[in-house]
Amino acid sequence: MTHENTDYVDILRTHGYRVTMPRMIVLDAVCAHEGHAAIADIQRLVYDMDPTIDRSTIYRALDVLVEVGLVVESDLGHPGKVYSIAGEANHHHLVCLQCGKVLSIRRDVIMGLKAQIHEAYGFDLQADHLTLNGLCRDCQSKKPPHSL
Amino acid sequence: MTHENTDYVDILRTHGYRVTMPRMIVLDAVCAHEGHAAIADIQRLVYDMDPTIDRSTIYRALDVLVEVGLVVESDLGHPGKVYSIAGEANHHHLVCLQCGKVLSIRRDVIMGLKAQIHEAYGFDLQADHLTLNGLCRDCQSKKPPHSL
DNA sequence: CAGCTTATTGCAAAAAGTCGCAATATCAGC
DNA sequence: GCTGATATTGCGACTTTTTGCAATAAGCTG
Ligand SMILES: [Mn+2]
Ligand SMILES: [Mn+2]
Ligand SMILES: [Zn+2]
Ligand SMILES: [Zn+2]
Repeated sequence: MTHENTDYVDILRTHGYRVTMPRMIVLDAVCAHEGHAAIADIQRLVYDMDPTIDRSTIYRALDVLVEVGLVVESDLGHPGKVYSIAGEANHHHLVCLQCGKVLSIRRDVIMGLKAQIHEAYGFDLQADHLTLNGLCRDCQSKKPPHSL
Repeated sequence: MTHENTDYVDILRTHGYRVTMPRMIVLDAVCAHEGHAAIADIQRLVYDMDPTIDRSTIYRALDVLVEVGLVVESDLGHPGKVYSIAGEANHHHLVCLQCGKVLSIRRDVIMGLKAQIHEAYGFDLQADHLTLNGLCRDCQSKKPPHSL
């Protein structure tokens, strides 16, 4: 359930990154928050563990953690992105462009697409805690007068 | 090929928004740029048409245009989002989390997913110029030493 | 088309995010 | 366990994006 399960040290090194205190603390913070951690949440948790870590370092650490695949970044429509430990989410999100509502959907809805994309393009879709946009049921019906 | 085809006046009013000069000019700018218009591009084009329009107004106009469905917003991994006229893109994008490469894929790959999601959740997926993340072919093979 | 209501704008200030650089810490090699 | 090469950090300056508010303009009513 936590990143302790994965060998994040090896993963970072394999990708050519060094294992540093700030990176570990940022990873701990994302882990401690348990899903949808906004930058402000992460900054607060990091600050509790080590108040000397700079804002810019947190941003850079998150970039690295996302790049090596330990952390997943999502844009849920609210200003700012949110972060989660990779592999822990068992769902994806649908975000309504009109009202901003966020729905959760079953993880396996994406599996077909993932297979299809891998076959056609050789691209390995990151199918962990995806975000897709569109119109929720309410907002669809709220818009009958015109049809575009 | 341009937004002239759609009745953007009605669309805005239907959604309860007023039709204003800044909004029209921002829409024109997105249209003029033809795909992947960054904020800087839009600002430049808007400034040419009317130098008195404020930066903040451009951001707010884009939010509205996205919300009513006239414009599509994408995060291609580079800093900052890009904008396009809705309905004009005939492709989606795959963005590699590791190297940042951006691939284009056939529009219809998503159709199955769109139908599936609509059936299961009543959600109307915005299947116009989507962005999905993952690992490109090169970056997959570049990472054999460890397996998570 | 003049008057009225209220959404929208421009401005200024704040907040969020990015970047270059000198100082520091990681870690491979001995 | 040291040493050296170099990736990473903290800091400050900068850029980008967001926000509150008073002035303005859209569009409904008659
Ligand atoms: Mn979630
Ligand atoms: Mn495109
Ligand atoms: Zn909605
Ligand atoms: Zn790649």
